[in-house]
Amino acid sequence: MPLVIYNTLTRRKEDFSPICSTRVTMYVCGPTVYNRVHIGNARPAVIFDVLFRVLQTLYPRVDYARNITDIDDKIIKASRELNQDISVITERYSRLYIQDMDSLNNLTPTFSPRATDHISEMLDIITDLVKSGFAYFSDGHVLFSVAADSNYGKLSQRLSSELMAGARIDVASYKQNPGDFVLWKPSGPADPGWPSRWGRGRPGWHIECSAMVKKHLGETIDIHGGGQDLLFPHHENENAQSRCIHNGRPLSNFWMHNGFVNLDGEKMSKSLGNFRLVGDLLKKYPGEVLRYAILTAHYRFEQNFGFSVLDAAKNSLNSLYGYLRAAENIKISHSDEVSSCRGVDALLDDLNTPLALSELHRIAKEMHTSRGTKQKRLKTQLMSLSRLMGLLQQKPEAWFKNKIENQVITNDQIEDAINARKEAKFAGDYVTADIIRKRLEKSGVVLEDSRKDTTWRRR
RNA sequence: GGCGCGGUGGCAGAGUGGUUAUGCAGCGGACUGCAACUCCGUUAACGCCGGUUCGAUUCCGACCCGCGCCUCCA
Repeated sequence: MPLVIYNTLTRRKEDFSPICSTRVTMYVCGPTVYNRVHIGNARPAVIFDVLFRVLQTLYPRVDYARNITDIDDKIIKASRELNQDISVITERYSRLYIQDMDSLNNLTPTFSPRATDHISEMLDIITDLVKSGFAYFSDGHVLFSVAADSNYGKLSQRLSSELMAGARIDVASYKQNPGDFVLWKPSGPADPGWPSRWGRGRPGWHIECSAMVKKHLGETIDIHGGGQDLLFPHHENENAQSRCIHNGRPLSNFWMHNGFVNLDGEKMSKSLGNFRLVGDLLKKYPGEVLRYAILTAHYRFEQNFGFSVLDAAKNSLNSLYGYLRAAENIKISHSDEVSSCRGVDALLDDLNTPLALSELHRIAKEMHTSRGTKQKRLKTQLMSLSRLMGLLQQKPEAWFKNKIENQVITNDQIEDAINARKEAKFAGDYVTADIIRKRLEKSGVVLEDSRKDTTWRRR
């Protein structure tokens, strides 16, 4: 079964085929680093990580770039408010972002380019655009001229003539057309800035991606991804800039957009203030739970994200790891080969992760009730499918016993309590034994008695 | 005003023109000193109204409701 991807450009599912059969290029818009990221920022990172993993099984080389925007007016604002140098802020939050993404089991992208490392590349593009008449200089700004680009609006299906209707566009006096957007803007003496032929200034929002895509991946790439909210204006503008300096060749053949994460039925966003930070959630839940929860919904649609979703995700993982724990001594040979099965096919069908997850459960359950070669085969299948999704990759023992930040009781304390209970049980003192178990349960520890001994897990 | 998405059982969430996933939660039973784990069984849904059809949750049309983009935003 071929990989099928829903392409925003054509509003259809299409068979995926890369420009070069041996190398796939993918670029995903990362965060602006001025504070901690919320779970909505984590969604594209997880989704495209799954795609990255899937592509790696299909093609010999996959170049995946996920950028970090480290120059932006919001960062400048944060720098003023905190009275800290801008680089201190961007360094801190880049590091935390990468840390958060790592704890969600995301693989490290091939490239993690930063905007400020690409100023000269941006200026080159701007120079090109001005030279070829797609951009103009006005009152210290360099602006892209929407009217000069006949294909403008195609990606987001918006006619530039209709942009006026909402009357929500910043109609600045230096713009020839309200839809024109800034490529380069002047910086005050206190603002960060770089010298240019248009004076000391800094880049507009969209130009960085055009520059980084071109430098690391090429003129036209295979897949460009990001959140739904980036479709317009960000991706439309990126695409316009790149197309215009490349004789009409597109920035990307496939455009993918993930839906939002909602909280109480409303879009989670920093401007609304209704967000859950990944870092905060990680104090209560293992990263794998966040990842599982993200994968329970299809990426194109919006997803509700409350604690009940996380609790359910955790219980589901408990069940899967429980099966794996029971099958721990079944040896399987690790192989990168991924054979076709319903779960893999689900992923190949525009990343139907909810369906793939249901397969995980089906396989795990069947594995549990099988024996011999069948069981071995099913475990192999389970492990390779889950690896494609970045799940179930730790030892069951670690899953059940590793402490997360908010848990206080130590493994030693648990073991001691279990020993005490064992003595009580041996003496027939079930009252004491039950008190100990209840006390442990209050600390989030569940005991499981078997014939031989007592094992435990954190709830 | 323009463009777009969605409404499925208690919750989450796939999918399909007829046999109605899956997970979590619930319920009944087995196992257990009691539990937990596991096993067996089980309840329960397709916003509303028309149309097409032998048959629609699935296709078509209208309607209602919710959400998003058009300004920074994953």
